[in-house]
Amino acid sequence: MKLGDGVEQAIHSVAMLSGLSEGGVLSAAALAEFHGVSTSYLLKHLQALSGGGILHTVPGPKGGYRLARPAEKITLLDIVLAVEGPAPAFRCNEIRQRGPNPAPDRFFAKPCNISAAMLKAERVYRAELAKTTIADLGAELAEIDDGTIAARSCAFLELHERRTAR
Amino acid sequence: MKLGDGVEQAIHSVAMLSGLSEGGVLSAAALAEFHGVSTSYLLKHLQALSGGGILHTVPGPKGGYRLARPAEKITLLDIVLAVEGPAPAFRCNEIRQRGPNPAPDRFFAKPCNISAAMLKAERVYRAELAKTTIADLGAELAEIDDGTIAARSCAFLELHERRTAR
DNA sequence: GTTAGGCTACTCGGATAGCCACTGTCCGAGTAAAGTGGG
DNA sequence: CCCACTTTACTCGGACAGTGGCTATCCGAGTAGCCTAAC
Repeated sequence: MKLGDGVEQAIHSVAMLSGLSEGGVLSAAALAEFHGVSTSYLLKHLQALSGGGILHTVPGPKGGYRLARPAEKITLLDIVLAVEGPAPAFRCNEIRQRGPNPAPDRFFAKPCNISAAMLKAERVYRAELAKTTIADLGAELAEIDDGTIAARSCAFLELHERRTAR
Repeated sequence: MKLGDGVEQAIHSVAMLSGLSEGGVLSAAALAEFHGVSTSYLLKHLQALSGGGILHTVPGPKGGYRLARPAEKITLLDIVLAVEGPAPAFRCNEIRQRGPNPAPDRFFAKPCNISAAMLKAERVYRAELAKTTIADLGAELAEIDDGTIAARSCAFLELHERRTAR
């Protein structure tokens, strides 16, 4: 049970993108520099987010990424599913019917209890992730911030944010 | 996000072991044959379960494994943690302070909101797994069983179960 | 001066190597049971 | 006949290769802006 490191980068990137003004975009290079990670690798996950409908891509020079919908409508679950894929962590291989003397097929119409219990726990996990939006994280951070972090982010955004025609 | 295949094998093995009588043991070879998996590989996970205090090992000829405590006291979470390890799936690399212009350290005393949210979801996931015991799975299976599965398991157990002195 | 055309440079996108963990396997240490010889 | 020792064979335990996916990277497709030159 392990999540890729890209998930953290993706969440931080989306959180940063939620702070830019309407119509502004941020390049992958800027995001990577701010977070101190590889640009090419971050690009891979930004593409996944774009494919998942979370980010909107602006091509060409002065291009970059921006949120495809308001931060209130983007949950942690959306990001995790876009980056890690929608497949469940637990995969039932039906080993119960792989023995030398399997039971009749009629017992296997329903998935086994073990798989059901594991998948149920995973649904609870995803439901919990779906409760938290990017906007929630921003508001939460603003409460404990005396202005230093906000100032740092704003300075970075003003330095790298780009206004696009469309 | 992916769980190893060994988790499924481990859960099924523990469920099978919960069906044998007091003082009886089952060899890893028998468990592997019943489930149609590699004996050597299943041994790896049975060792993990033994190290986690879930199974009790009986060495020597006519040896094998048995539950270290009643099935009512063994949860799915215990098995998952024993096989996959106790480390959380989400690992915060603190990329927020890896940029070229990190904020003062005093903001990093508390873990970041993102990590907190992800770990909270994981706690919920684990809590859900902890609700289901092996005994629950057995009782649940008995409800939909007309006796065929129970007969098959009993036949296999009587064929391979071993009584030990201790 | 205006405008159309071409060019440049910068961006994202997909295809390509490298590395680590999971998968699968093997041989050795340990032990209970059976066999054997003596008392 | 009983007992203790030796042998045996079977079990688990930890150490050893193979493979798939995550990590990291590179080069190509596409486009907005800029420069140039003609009108």
